[in-house]
Amino acid sequence: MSLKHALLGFINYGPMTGYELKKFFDTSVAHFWNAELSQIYPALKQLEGDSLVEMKVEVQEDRPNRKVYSITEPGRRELIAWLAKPAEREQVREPILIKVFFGSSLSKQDLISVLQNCADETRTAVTYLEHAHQFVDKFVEAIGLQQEALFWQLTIDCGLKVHRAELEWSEDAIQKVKAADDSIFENEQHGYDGVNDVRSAMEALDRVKSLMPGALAGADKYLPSAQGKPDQQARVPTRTRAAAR
Amino acid sequence: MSLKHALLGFINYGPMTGYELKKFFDTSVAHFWNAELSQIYPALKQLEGDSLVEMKVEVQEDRPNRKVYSITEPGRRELIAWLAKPAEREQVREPILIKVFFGSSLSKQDLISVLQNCADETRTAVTYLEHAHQFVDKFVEAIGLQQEALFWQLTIDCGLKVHRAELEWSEDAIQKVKAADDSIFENEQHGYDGVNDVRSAMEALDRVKSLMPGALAGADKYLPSAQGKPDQQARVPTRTRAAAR
DNA sequence: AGACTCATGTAATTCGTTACATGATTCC
DNA sequence: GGAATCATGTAACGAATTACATGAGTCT
Repeated sequence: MSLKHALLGFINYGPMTGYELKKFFDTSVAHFWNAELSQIYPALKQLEGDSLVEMKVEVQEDRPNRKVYSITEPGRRELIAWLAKPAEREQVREPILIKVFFGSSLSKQDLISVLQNCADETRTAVTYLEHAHQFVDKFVEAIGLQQEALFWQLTIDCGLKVHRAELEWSEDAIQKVKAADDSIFENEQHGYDGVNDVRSAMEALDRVKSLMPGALAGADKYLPSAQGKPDQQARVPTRTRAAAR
Repeated sequence: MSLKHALLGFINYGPMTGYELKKFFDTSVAHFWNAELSQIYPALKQLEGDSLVEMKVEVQEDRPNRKVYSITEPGRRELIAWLAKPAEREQVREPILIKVFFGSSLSKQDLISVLQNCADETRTAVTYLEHAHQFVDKFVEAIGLQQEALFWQLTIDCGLKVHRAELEWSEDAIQKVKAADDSIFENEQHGYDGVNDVRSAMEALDRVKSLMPGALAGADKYLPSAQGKPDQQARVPTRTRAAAR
C-alpha cells in the first residue's frame, strides 16, 4: 500500500501531524498522489499500531491539541525496503478513452467537443506543472534542501512529459476526427437478436489471434490484471459455433 | 460511473452475456479499462434494474444457461448522453513517483534499479500496443467493421504516446540519477524533535506561494480533488510562528 | 457576518480486487 | 489426469471519496 509509505516518507523528513501531512501532500505530490484527511488519520493510527511511527500529544491552549508523529527505526527500515522494491503498476482507467472507443455512436461535433475539453484540461495541467518546476526551485532554496531538488523535479518532469504527450494526442485526435468521413458517425445500431453476430465476432477474434501468434503475448505482462496468469495459447475452436445457427 | 457505460457501449454493438463482455474487455479496452466478472455480473443486474438493458435466458443443455443482455431505448439514450458529456479525470496515482520523490533515502544503485524496472515494464507495454495496432487492423477487416477502426486505433494511439513519453522519462531519469553527486543519496535522517523544522518549512512554503502569485492557481482546476473549491489567496501569515520557539 | 484556519475524527458509500463455490465438457 | 472453457454468481476485503461532526480563533 503506497499511501502508508508516502506518509512514512514525509514523516522521515521530520515529525509532523496529520494536518501538516495533508498540506505537504497538497503542495508537493498532488500531481501524482492525493490523500484526504479522513484517509490520513486512520492510516496514521495503523502505522502507530505497527510501531512504524510514534505519537506524542502536544497540548495547546488556544487551538486543538496536536498529535505529532515521528518515525521509528523499524519504520525507517520499512520505508527504505519498500522504496527499493520494484514499483507496482496501477491499472490505467481513462474515461476519455471509453468515450473515444464508442465514438461512432456520437455525432462528429459531439466527439470533437469531448476531445476539445480533454485538450483544454490537459493544457491546464501542463501549465500547472511548468509553474511547479519554478516553485520547487524557489522552495528548496528557501529551506536549503537543494539535495532534494533532483528527486522532486524528476516527478514533475514525468508529469510534464506524460501530459504533453496526452495533449499532443488529443490535438491530433481532433484533426483525425475532423478529417474523417461523416458516414462513420451516429452509427445506427442494429436491433437484431445478435447471437450470431457477437459469436462470429468472437470467432474472428480467435482467428486473428492465431494469425498473430504471440502478438498479444505482452498483455499478461503489461496488464496488472493478467499478471501471473500463464501465457495462454490462442487457437481456432474445433467445434464451430456456426452449427448452432 | 464509467464501467456501466462501457458495458452499455458493448451491448449496443449487439446482445451479449456477461461472460462475453469480459472477453471483449480483455481483448479491446484492456489497455485503459479492466473489469472482473465479479464486477460485471452485479453491474448488469443494476443496469437491468434501471431498465437500461433487458435480459433473456437462453437455455442450453450441454452448458450452463446464458443470460443474454440487450440494450433498450432508454439505455441507448443514456449511453449517448454520457458519451457526449465531458470526461471525468481520474486522480493519478503513481507509486513509481513516490519512490523517486523520496529517492534521497535510497542508494544511487537502488534508485537506478527501480527506474530500470519501470523502464523495462513500460517498454513491454509499448511493444504490446504496437502489436495491438496491427491486431485491430486485421480484426476490423475480418468482421467488416472498418468504420470502427478510427475510434479503436485512436485509443491505442493515446496509450502509445503516453507510454513512450513515460519510457523516455524513465531513461532520462536514469541518466540524471547516474550523473548526480553521490552525496545526495542515502540521506541520514535527523532525529531531532522537528517541530521547528516542519513549521519553518511550512512558512517557507507560504512565502514562496506569495512570491509566485497565481503560480499554483492551476492546481484546483488540474487536480480532481480540488475541483470546485474557490481560488484561495496565498499569503504570509501575520502571526509569525517563530514566536512559539 | 461569513469564511477560513487549526485540528481532530467517524460513518456511509462506491469502486475494485481476490477468494470462494459449482459443475459439466472438452482439450492435451 | 489435469487444465481450460463455458457460465453463473457471492462474500470478504481494501482503497478512496463524500458527508457529517465539533469548536475556538482569526481574517476581511
